[in-house]
Amino acid sequence: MTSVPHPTPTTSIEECHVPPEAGIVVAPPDDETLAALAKAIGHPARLLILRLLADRETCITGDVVAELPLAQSTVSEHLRILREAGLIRGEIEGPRTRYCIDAGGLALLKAGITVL
Amino acid sequence: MTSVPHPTPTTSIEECHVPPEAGIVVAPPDDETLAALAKAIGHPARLLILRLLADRETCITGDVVAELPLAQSTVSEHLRILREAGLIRGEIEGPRTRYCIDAGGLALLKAGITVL
DNA sequence: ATCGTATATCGTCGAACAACGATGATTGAA
DNA sequence: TTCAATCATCGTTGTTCGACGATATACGAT
Repeated sequence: MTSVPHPTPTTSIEECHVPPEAGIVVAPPDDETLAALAKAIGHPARLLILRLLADRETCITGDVVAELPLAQSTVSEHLRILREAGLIRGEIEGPRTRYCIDAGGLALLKAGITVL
Repeated sequence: MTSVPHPTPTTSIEECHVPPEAGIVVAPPDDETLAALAKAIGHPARLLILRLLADRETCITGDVVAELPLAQSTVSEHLRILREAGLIRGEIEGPRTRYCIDAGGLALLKAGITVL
């Protein structure tokens, strides 16, 4: 499982893809968790990253850096915050890291917000 | 429209009530706005306040203070943050202030999150 | 083995946050 | 008018955030 039948947008795709919005059902989280999730998206740059990962399935750090008017280290920080909040996942792929939306975390966030 | 047919939970009710969840439809906000809204609920205490205002329709500052393990000034700050974010509204009512959910702001938040 | 690339991490700095007590402003009651 | 109550605001302190450049790490290619 190394070759991919794709035009390869920037690099290859290995794991980072899920059935787009498979209608995940989760119980709303407690306030502590929901607050942490909300805090994680409480910055325009991180929202933009989330949209980026939702649109393309490219997911590579460098691509994200290229799209934002921020330093590489700053973007890496935002990625870390999103990852630690459980909203994205990053798997190391050779010398680079492929990020993708964590559908579970996102579903948790949505579940928590919609019942407010 | 001054008298209210209610047991008056703590004080009287003047304006702070809307048809509970009248299915408001709004366009999703831009990232700047959505981030601000998310940041506002990015703290457990503020989520609790939101739930408090959603449950009772009492809305008075003192009641909120009584429910939280925080100083009065701290609660007042949280209320200010929620108000400036557009998630609650506060109207002065004699020597006290009555707070209530701002259904519009909440709808904006929900709209922004659900389309993520 | 070495080099270059891609990322994460570290150290720093200024700004914003969270909490508190104390003070001030405004209103209703005495 | 004076008093008590209610709430917002101020000033302070410690903590966290956001941004950056510089450095370290890990891998692929030469």
